[in-house]
Amino acid sequence: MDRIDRKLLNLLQRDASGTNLDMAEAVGLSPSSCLRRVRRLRKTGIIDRIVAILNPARTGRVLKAIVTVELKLHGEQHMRRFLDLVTGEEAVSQAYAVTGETDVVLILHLRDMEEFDALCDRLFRDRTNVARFFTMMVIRTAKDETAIPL
Amino acid sequence: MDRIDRKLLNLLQRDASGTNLDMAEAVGLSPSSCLRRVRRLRKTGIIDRIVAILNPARTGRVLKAIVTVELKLHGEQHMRRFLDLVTGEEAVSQAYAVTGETDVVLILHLRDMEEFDALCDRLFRDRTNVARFFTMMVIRTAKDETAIPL
DNA sequence: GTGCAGTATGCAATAAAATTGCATGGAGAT
DNA sequence: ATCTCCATGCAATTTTATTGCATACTGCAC
Repeated sequence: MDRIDRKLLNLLQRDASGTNLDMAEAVGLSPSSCLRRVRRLRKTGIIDRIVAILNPARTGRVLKAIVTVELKLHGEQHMRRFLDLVTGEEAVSQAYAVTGETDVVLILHLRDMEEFDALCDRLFRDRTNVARFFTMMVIRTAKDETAIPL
Repeated sequence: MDRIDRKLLNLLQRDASGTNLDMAEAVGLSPSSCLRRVRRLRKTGIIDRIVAILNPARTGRVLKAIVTVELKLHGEQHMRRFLDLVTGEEAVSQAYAVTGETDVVLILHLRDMEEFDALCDRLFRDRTNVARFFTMMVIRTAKDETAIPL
C-alpha cells in the first residue's frame, strides 16, 4: 500500500470507467504493472466492487427520508429480527443499529409518500417491536459521497 | 427505458467490472447494441458514474457515526454556510438538510475517536451556528446499498 | 558492504474486447 | 400501405487487456 496504490484508489473511487491504459499513464506506470496493482487491490478486498451509481431522481426515487426507530425490546434476537425485516425492503438503502436515544437508523429512497405510508405499515405498525419512530424528510442533499478518503 | 435497459442497470449496479461482451450475453443482445445502450444510459445521466467501492474497514475508517444537528439560526444563508462547512470535511460522507426536530443529518466515516473529537471541534463548537447535536455511533451495519431498485 | 529471496517493473507478443460503418428489420405515424 | 426513425446484428478495424519473461528493486541477514 504505497503512494501509487493510494493514487489508483482515489482515481477509481472517482471514476472507474476509464481504461487501464489511461490509469497507467495517470499514475506513471506501465499498463501491465498498473493492471497487476488494480487486480491485487481487488483480490485483497480493499476494492470491494465496481458499480454503476445511478442518479436517484432519474430512477423515479425522488424522495429521501431518514428514520430513527426505538424498539420496545432490545435483546439481540429482537434487534436482529427487526434488522432482517428492514433489510428486506428495497426502499431501505441503509440500515444501522446505533447507540444513543434510538436503536436503528434507516435511510430510505422512495418513489412517493404512498410508498412511505405502505412501508411504515409494514415496518412499524404490524406485529413488530417498534416503540416509536421519527421521520426526517430530506430537503437538500449537500453531500452524498461513495468515495472514502485515504 | 425498456426491460433490457432495466436489466442492464441492475447488472451494472451490482457489478460494472464485467466486459461489454458478458453483459451483452446476459441481456441477450449483440455486443454493439449493448454497448450503445450503456452509452446512452450514461449520456442521459441515468448512470451518474462508475466507481470503485472500497471496504471502509480496510481503509482504516473503522468507525461510523450518524449525527443530528440543530442550528441556532435557520435562515437560508445560515443553513448554506453550515452545509458548506460540513461538506468540506472528508470524514463527512453524507450531509442532509432535513425536516423534523433537527436541521441537518451527517454520516461520518472515522478513523478513531480522536478524529471525531477534532471534527466536533471544527463543526460544532467553533464560531458556528450549532445549538445542539446528537451523536449515534454505528454498532452494526445491517445494510449499506449503493444500488437503487428500478 | 555483499549476497539472497521475494517482489515489482517494463517490454513485447498475443488474446480479447471495444468501436465503427453499414445494411437490415421493426414500430409507429400518416 | 408507405414512410420515417431508431434499434439491431454483422463484420472489419482499432484499441485494450493479458501474459511470459528478463531485469531492476527492496528489505534483510550476514
